[in-house]
Amino acid sequence: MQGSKRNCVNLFLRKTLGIQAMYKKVARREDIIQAAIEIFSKKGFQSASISEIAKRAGIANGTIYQYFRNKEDLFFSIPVEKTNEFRSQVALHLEGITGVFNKIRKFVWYFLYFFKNNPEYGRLLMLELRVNRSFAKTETYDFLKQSVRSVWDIIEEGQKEGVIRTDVDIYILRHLVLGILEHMVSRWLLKDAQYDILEHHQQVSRILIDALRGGVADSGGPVAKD
Amino acid sequence: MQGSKRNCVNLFLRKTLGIQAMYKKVARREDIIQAAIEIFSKKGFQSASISEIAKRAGIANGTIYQYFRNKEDLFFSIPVEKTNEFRSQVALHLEGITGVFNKIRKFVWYFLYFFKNNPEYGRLLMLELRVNRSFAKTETYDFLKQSVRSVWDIIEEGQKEGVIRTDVDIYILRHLVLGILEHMVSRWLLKDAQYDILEHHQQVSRILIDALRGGVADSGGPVAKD
DNA sequence: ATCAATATTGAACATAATTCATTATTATTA
DNA sequence: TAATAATAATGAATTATGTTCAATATTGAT
Repeated sequence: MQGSKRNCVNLFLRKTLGIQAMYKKVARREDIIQAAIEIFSKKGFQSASISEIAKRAGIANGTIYQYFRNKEDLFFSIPVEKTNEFRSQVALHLEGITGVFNKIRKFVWYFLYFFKNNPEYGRLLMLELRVNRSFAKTETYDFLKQSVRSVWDIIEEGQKEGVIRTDVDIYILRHLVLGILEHMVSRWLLKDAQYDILEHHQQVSRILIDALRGGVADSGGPVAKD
Repeated sequence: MQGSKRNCVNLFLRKTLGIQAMYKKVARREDIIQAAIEIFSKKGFQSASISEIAKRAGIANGTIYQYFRNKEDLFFSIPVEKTNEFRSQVALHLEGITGVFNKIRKFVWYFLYFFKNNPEYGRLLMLELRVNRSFAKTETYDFLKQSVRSVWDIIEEGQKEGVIRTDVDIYILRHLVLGILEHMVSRWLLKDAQYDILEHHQQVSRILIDALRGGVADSGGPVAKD
């Protein structure tokens, strides 16, 4: 999906621009996004100024509008790259793990680990983009939602195996998992990331697993104890 | 705390203004806040303009700056009244309920009920204020945090009775409860409040109670089954 | 090397928050 | 009640910043 889209863009660029200009254009776009991440995460959307971003990127104000429709479009373009990283890393970390509860444990750990290591991006995503009504209507938002698709898949797998309860709507179970994780990360970022967000990851997994199991009797499937 | 502060303000006003002017000043302040709620919740902080708020309140732009330091100060002043309402209503609804799990059920229900009935305010609180770094440093934010103090109290009570697990940090348990509730409300608001947020309140309570109980054996305390 | 196509620039423009000198209103005093 | 003082409200002027666009610079094709 994303790959084919990029190919289209590349084809278009190759036809109209030379190959060097194409690379330059892509690189400049990335320069702008990098500058935007730095300024936006330090000051927030509202207080960050286009002038400052342009200065950081080493270009004139007007040039930004060659690459992005407006300040908001630039802001909304930030998560694409990081979402790809998160998504592929989750897949990698889940690779080879058997047992849905072990997968839950790993997902919980990686989610917290990722934001521990990307607090600036976390601020943009968790405190601004994730709750922005316009952003929720963009393609990037759909793409972002796909990045936590694995939670859904794991729960479904567990329900099929009979180790995760089916008396509760799967949407509610997903709200439970993402709710506690996003809440923890948001509060942590609002407290200026002063403490170790990863410290209690095992406790988080434990209560989530108890909630997901529910009244269902242990099926003796591939489940590891803490 | 809040009461004594208001008294100070009143005393100050009574000394410097006549009693009529005092009431007028308070009323006008409330007019502005009411106009601000309407405009901010429709357009969001960024897109709402002071002119529009002033117009709605039937006053000149400059007058707003007699009552509030700036646009942000006005925005941050909104939650005070509603927080009082939420807090007192929670207390009322919990009145007379015995058994910590019954209290959890009632809290979950009232939380969802409150935002179902206050979606405009919900947008301001959940999608803007709650994740605003400057707001997190205000007194109003501390006041707001106190409004969910009951969750902490209920969990503590349950732990003392031995019906809520003690192998998990109480902070994590609170993240669990507020996490799923705030997540549900936020997603619902981003979806333009199209479905009934209250529909699954029993399922939410059920998984939360399973998570809070954990491995702890039923103590036979005042606990009702679903 | 020349010309066409494209990219960059930054001053000018538009919008909106904030200020402040002026005007209107309200309270006090004789 | 009239005169005066104190306070509140006003809205035009100021300031700040996102956005546009005509002019300039750069790049690619012949």
